Amino acid sequence: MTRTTINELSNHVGQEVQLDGWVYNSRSGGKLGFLMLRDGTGIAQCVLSKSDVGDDAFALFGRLTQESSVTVTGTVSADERAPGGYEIHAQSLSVTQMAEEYPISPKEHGTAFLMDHRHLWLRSRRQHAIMLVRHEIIKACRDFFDSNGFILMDTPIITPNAVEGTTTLFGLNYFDRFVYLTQSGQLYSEAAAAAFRKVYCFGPTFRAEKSKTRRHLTEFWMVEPEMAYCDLEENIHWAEEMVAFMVGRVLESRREQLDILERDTAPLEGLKTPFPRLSYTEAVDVLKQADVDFEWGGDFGGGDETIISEKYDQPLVVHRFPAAIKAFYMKLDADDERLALGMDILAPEGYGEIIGGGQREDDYALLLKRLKEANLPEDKYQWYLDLRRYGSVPHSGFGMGIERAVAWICGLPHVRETIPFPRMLNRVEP
RNA sequence: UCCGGAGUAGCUCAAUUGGUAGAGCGGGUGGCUGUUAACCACUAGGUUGGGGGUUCGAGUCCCUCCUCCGGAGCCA
Repeated sequence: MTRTTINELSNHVGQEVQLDGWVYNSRSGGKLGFLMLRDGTGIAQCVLSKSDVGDDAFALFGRLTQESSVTVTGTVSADERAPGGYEIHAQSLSVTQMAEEYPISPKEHGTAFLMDHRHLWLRSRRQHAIMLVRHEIIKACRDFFDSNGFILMDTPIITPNAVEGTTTLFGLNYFDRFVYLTQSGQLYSEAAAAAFRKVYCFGPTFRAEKSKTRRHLTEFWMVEPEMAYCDLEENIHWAEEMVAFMVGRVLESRREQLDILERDTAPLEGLKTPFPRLSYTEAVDVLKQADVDFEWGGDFGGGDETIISEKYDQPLVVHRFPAAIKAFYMKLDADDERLALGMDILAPEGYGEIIGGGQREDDYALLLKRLKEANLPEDKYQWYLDLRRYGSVPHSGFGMGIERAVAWICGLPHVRETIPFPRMLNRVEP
């Protein structure tokens, strides 16, 4: 008797095996029953014949409730009638725990109800597929940086610094000192880059914005590389290659999950680097040609981004924004001082901004001037200014929002399903 | 914060002009040896989001509060 899991069934045809898992669904005939068993690696059909398992086990099968935990033993066979192609002809059935009435029935539910039961919803086939794609995306990012000479340097979650003064931060009482939950690891990554040359951080970030849209969470995950001796061009190159690598990996390893999600993979398969590029000024012209009332100098809204990126079937790099609408640390364009050397990457198919980044200001005096203009407390940024006092070099980096990337690659309308336990304006539970 | 929409059975939704609150799923009982979100029969299940008002009569009309959803702003 081999104890195995559902994803391994094809290697055990003709053998007697033991499966442990949960009741996904069951159907019964008078003397024949079908138990859909979920074990975390997949779902398999177990066929129970009264004459094989005996009266007691068959009666037990009849009493099984959805999501009860059970152990089934039986012989594996290939059968076209079975979802997944393999099934178990059961010899025995035992129950670890008989579940109470399960709130999530096999029929449709609303998202509010499902979110209230997120801890259980994660067991469903669709959520399972999304989480596996998320896992693959995160793993691909790490593999990409690890294999390109980047060092993982974790950055603090509790911080006295606002990375961007304009955004709202979650405050925290830290032994009677007022501190924040981080909104980006970037400033610390800049210090790390001066120590290790190429680094990345991967962690949760927090934004106390009262955003109520399909693209916003108050707690989300970002991967943020930072490179010393790196200008805007090279920064864009790294971002493009990372996105291409990530998408390629998901297509290679998680096709089954994309199928479950009914994701049309053609747009993903067509991805090619380098991605098309548009300067901010060119993007404004695109908007004007589309009869959008937009003045040079303003920031793009979600609708503007959609209009701009709709013209391309590739991720779109938009670069060189007006410095006035960008963060204090962005380096100014030597060719046009109104511009900052920032870049965003907009995902195709209307998914909008997934990456934001740029070249950092490396001149001490200019950085200090910009810091003051942004009304940020100078004393809290002394350590950051030190980086420009001691061997300052051109350096750049970017951040990618994991949930937005997952939503795009899975083809989901909302980021709330892309993270196990979403935190939003009106949701901190479960 | 602003604009729009929605709250009816455990869940998803119906309910005509203001006139006896219903169905499917899920639960319970029984039936069925190849089911595919199985099917068939029977059955239990309701303070129609809260409060107030109009009316012979309110799920339906009016006022008010609450909650949620979608969008805007801001951003990854």
